[in-house]
Amino acid sequence: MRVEAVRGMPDILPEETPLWQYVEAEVREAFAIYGYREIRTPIVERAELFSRGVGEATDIVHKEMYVFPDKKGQLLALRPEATASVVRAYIEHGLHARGGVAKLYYLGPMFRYEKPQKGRKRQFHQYGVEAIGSLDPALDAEVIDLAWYIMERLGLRREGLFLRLNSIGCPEDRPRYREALREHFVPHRERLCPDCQRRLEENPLRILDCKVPTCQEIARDAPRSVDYLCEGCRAHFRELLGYLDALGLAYEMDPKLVRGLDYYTRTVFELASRDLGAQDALLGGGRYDGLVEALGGPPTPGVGFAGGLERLILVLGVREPPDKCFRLIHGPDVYLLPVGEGEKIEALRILAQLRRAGIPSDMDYAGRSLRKRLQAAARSGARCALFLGEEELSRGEVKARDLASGEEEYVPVGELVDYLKRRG
RNA sequence: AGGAGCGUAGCUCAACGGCAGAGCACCGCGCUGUGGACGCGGUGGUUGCGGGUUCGAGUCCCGUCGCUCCUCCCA
Repeated sequence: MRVEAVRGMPDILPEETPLWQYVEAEVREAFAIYGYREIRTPIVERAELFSRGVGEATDIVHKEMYVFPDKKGQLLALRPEATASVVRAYIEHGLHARGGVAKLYYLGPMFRYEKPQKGRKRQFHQYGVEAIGSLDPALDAEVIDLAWYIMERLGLRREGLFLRLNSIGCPEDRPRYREALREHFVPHRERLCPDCQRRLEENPLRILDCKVPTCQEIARDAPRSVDYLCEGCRAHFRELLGYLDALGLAYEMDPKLVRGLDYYTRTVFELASRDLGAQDALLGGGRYDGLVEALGGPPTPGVGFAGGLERLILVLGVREPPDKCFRLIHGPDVYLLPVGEGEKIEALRILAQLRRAGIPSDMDYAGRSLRKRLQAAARSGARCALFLGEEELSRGEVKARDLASGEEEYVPVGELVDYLKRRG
């Protein structure tokens, strides 16, 4: 039996890669304009980075992480997300010692062991930013503004999107809020789903984003985290809202938004599409003021977001790919047609010469008939076909055919580059 | 993880339990060296895989793998 791709790890074929390259280029440019620089961290990390960073109790680490021992028995993991890796690198290379805020971005594959479905694969791709080293709510605003800017660049209408926003406070607020939630849910314990009965002990915050109707109903009038913020967190959130207003960025307060990762503090948000169904989140993020310290670095606040490329492309896919896409598809401009075997050497020589002059050119290697090759040349979108026949080559010429008009003329081999560039 | 549907040629899909087919694509010829049209011809299949029922299975049954969708979770 033939070997096939691993479940949930799809190939991205040449027909699709231009769209990917386009989206990636737009995202990179947006990041650069906002002053973020790329960091590339390994796809494999020690498993403990994620259990400590993301949280042992989270779904991502608990049941979705690819974990395996290497030959020395060290437990490694394919990264399920990148924030923990970026923070690890930040600490490991002393980026905090360089002063200011480290503004970093990344783009690459992540892995989660889940049942694959539309817009969610086991290997998927995320783009994201991390701004590490400042508690300023203006930085939260910048990160959210950047998220919106990316969508604008890609031509997504603002009306089709909305920002879900919440503040879940700091570790000092958490126990009080957690207790309040527990008090709210305990009387209803019997009616909660089994998952939520467990969450009630482990992390009652997670009950809030449970989708089971009964749980939702019970959660509807649950205490809101914003009512349990300390003065510092309250001020931070208030300032952020002021900045968002100033930037003209709309948001919807969502007291049930708690996010699935343990490291979040204060600001949490999701940018979601109104055109998508159940999986409507295009990107999500927030503040993680305790993460750097939890991973062994100096106490350092941070804020960031991550988005899924597949899902972005899905939302984009309903329209025609933009022109910028086609710039990345490099069909040949010039197609060489050696008439017989004897002209092959000269064809190869000319090809190499044209290519070194920066003229995209190609010829057929499939051994097809001349008619078929000319057909393929026309279909490839090339502007010009070059016939290399015994007769004209003996005069040091080739016959150039304009594939649009059908006009033909003889061109000395030595003048080919100039001729083609002039017509270019 | 649970539920539903679907796996036949590269692609889209036919075939009552009875000879595995069509369109598109691909290749060749018409045209020994010139176009996407047209005509003629051709290549292409372990019917996802493994069992079972049957004189006979693409079709029915069981298992398995994969895909799609839903639930859950999220990106």
